[in-house]
Amino acid sequence: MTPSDGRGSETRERIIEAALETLRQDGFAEASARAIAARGSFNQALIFYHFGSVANLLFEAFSQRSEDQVRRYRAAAADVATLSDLVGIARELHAEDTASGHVTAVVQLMAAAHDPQQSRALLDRFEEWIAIVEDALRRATADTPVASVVPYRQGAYAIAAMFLGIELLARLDPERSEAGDVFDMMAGVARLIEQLGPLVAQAMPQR
Amino acid sequence: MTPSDGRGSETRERIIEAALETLRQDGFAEASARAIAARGSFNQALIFYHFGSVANLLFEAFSQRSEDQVRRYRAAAADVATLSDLVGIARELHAEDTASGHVTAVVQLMAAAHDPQQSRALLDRFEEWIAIVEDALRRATADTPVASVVPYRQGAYAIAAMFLGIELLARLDPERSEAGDVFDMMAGVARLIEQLGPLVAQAMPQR
DNA sequence: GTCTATACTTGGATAGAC
DNA sequence: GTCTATCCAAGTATAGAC
Repeated sequence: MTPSDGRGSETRERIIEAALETLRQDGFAEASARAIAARGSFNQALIFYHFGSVANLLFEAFSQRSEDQVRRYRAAAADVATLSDLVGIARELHAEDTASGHVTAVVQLMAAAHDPQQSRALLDRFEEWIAIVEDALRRATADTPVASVVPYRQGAYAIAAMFLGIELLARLDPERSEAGDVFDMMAGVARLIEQLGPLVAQAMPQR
Repeated sequence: MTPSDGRGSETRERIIEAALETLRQDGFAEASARAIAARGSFNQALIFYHFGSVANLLFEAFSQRSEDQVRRYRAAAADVATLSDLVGIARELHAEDTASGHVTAVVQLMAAAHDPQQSRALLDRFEEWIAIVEDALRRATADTPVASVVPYRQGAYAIAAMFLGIELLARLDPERSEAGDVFDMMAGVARLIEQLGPLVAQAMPQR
């Protein structure tokens, strides 16, 4: 489609980088071709040459990074054995995002989406994230009573949604974000479930 | 500040209504003075006469509605006695939002905020929501083991964040939203905690 | 208080030189 | 493949008639 489909083009990469940075720092509303070009110190016209439109650029930028991250987190999730591990990954992902702003960018794109086609594309991508959480959740609760109570799919959906909400709030005022405290709390709950598991399991049949 | 600070002005109300409706249906990116005016079938210039700027209008619209809703939900939350009640309220709020789109509008404003002052104002408003959840949570778990394990503040923050995330996702494709299933799941968990409570409480001291 | 008309600004996008 | 210049559309905002 694009003139330089040699993928790894030097400039393409620079443009994508600037686009994500703009999305993260200034938000979607401010992510104009001119603003992005200014941030990356390149010519505004390059965006249209390489990506056709700003909307296209933003989506491609997200799409490419998502692919990378999905690969990485799928690997990390494969090592999850306990609920504590799962919370640990979430905490790590959030910490990374504070620096890279990738999830923040996703939230921006989701909130700004208006054409149904793009909305669906975003949801399809997000589906991969949910699947990773679901997979980790399944493995983490294999031998706990949670397994028979919380449907994995919905549990994963809820966790993923919560993560989006946290990133949404964190961008408003990083200083005031309580993400760290929330992860601490969840870590505590995870530990408790792990410890109480056997006991509850014993009690469950009476239910 | 505004010319007609008689608050209840007929037109002001019409403008606010149209603004929220536009925010809900088309999202922030499309909520221009022209679009809002078209939706409400009034003159575009009225927005500037009554509110000074589009940004101002959107914030005032949100602010006014938030006040109403906070009042209503604070009352509803006062009647919460169990976790199941809490889930019920959440489900109800979500159902209402599917029609009114108020929370959706909040998410749009949050995502689009860029000036620190407005961000802080939004967070301050959101603080009230968290407080309501926290209050309900405290009452709902008074005599369950959860009380001694989940810090109320963080629990409420997490729940509120999840709610925002769900609304964010629901707007992308209402058909595909799994909000209903999530509430079902939470209802199940709530029931379980209520039933298992005494047992776990017995076990807890051994921890 | 509301409408028409319009000035001004910003952003998307393209043409054409290099 | 990159830059300059420019066109055009859309949006904010104001002036002034009614």
